[in-house]
Amino acid sequence: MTRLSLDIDRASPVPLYFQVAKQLEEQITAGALAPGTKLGNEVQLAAHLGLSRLTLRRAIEELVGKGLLVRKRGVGTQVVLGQVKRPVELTSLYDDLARAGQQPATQVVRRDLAAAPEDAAAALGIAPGSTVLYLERVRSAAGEPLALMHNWLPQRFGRITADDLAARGLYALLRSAGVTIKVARQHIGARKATAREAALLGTRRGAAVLTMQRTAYDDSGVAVEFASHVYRADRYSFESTVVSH
Amino acid sequence: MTRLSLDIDRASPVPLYFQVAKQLEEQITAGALAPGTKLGNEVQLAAHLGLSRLTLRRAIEELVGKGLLVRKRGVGTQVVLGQVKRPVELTSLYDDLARAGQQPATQVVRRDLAAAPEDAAAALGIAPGSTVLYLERVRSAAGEPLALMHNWLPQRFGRITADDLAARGLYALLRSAGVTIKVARQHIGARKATAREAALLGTRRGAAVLTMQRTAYDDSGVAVEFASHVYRADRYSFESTVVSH
DNA sequence: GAGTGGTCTAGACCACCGA
DNA sequence: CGGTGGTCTAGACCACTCT
Repeated sequence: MTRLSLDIDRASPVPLYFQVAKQLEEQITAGALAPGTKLGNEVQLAAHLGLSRLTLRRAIEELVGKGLLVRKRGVGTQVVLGQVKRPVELTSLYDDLARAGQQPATQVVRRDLAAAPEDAAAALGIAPGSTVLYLERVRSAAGEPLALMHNWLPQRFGRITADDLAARGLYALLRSAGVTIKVARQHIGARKATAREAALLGTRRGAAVLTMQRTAYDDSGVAVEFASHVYRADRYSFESTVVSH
Repeated sequence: MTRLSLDIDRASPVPLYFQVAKQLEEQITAGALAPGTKLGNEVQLAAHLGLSRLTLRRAIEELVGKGLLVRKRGVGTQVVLGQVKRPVELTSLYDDLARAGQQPATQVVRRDLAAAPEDAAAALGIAPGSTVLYLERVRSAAGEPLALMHNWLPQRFGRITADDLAARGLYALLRSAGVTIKVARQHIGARKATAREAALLGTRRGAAVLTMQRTAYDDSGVAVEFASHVYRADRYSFESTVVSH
């Protein structure tokens, strides 16, 4: 068991549980809290930090949800054993690449106002054939094509231009437009690349590709985007942390 | 906004927040609470149900986490628009198939005590070459092969037999052995099937397959299993719901 | 300004675990 | 048995959104 030393600023607008969770996470990923380390019990720990037990618990829950801590009733809380990796969250490919220093680049192949195909219309909850913004983009990292991305968005986003998309990720543009994406449903599969996909992705026809379809909803529960993407399997894979309830 | 009618049993050992969450979820998936329906505000709703606001909030949070409800400060809580699907949780392929009425069957190809290869040893946090239980199984559904599964487990699980595995899923066996899996890290990719994989899966060499590697940890944070699976992409895909924090 | 969710507290009792 | 996390309460103040 270790003495935790955390820096809590009650004057900050950042919630206390978030301050605690962030610093704990940093200490775990930095190795200051080694795997297997037992945290003290919640009551004493909360008193030590000058927080209510519930606030401390909320911070711990955050990290349990990320798979960094493990709790067992009657026993205690400890740092999970095994190497720690960042779990994937709801982020855009652009952000992921930028964070990894991979210099993402986007080539806009198409940007049309077009009639929505059936699957996109169903996902967006609009009538098939309605006018939507259709995007086809190739995302490259470190100079090599990585993904071929197709997106359908409601017509109200029709002001997004090809230039916008070349400079920033779609999700960043949506955020600037005041859209907060809260929930997304994803479907991940695999198949072989078509000739056109292979040409755009710089690979061979018939190469294995990962496919992802995603419907994203904003904070009022309205579908904001339907996406159907194709990734080069030799250069990309999905990572996730799953926690049982 | 609707009048909620829930059945809360304070004598039950089931936590109140769980009772509320479960019944709310049922009403949403059953359509009794239509997409877009606004729930009343938390203070009144809690009073109406005879619960503290925090307990009600905890129930709501459960469903927000599953992507069934959406909250916005200053506005309210409502059922997410768009068709509702069950989000995927940490379940085994066997359970998923059984629930879908797909009659899962398992053929145990190999069951050995063998030396751990490097990647499995690293995932399990043991020395390479240590003795581990190695499993190779083919999972079929509705009479057709679906997945080729490789698992490596610490030697203490060496008492698991091929017969056990033919009758029940691996996770069910581990549960019976008192092991609770709490966290898993997964990696999903794609490639082409090798000749051997194609033969076992009843498909053609070079067919696209989905691959998943998973390391699972129990409630004390110890790695319990390392898995490397191959799925026929024409018969299987991964589905998930992602929620932003 | 009125109404909403977001955070926080101090205390309480319980269920489970290990010695 | 003592120690731990799991649940629950009644109240409070704040930040945000809409009109």
